[in-house]
Amino acid sequence: MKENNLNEKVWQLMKKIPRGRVTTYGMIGRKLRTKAYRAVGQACKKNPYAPHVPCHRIVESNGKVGNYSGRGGVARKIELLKKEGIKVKDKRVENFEKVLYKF
DNA sequence: AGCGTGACGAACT
DNA sequence: TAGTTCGCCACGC
Repeated sequence: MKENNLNEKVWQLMKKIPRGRVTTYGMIGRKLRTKAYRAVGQACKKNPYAPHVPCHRIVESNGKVGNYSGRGGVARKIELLKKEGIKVKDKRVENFEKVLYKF
């Protein structure tokens, strides 16, 4: 089922994010040639491909972890990232530039 | 069909 | 540096 919306594109893109890496809403938006960074966030929130799409690997462009609608909220997101080797301090990703996956 | 909200981002004050 | 405003797209009411 393909949708003409950004949703499907976003999901396909975030599936490519390797483990132990993160990306930003801005990166995805730029890759899709769109300024609707908000729509990217909406796609994550909606994401029907739940465990198939690692939306927890998406952070804000300023290095902040951002938000999370899953169980436990942002705290849960941080734990998942830490499990993958990404260190988060005070909702901020350490070595942000190094773990950032660029498209 | 229209308005308000939101897992954002860049610019402005 | 921090707080506010505008832009952009999808979704709920």
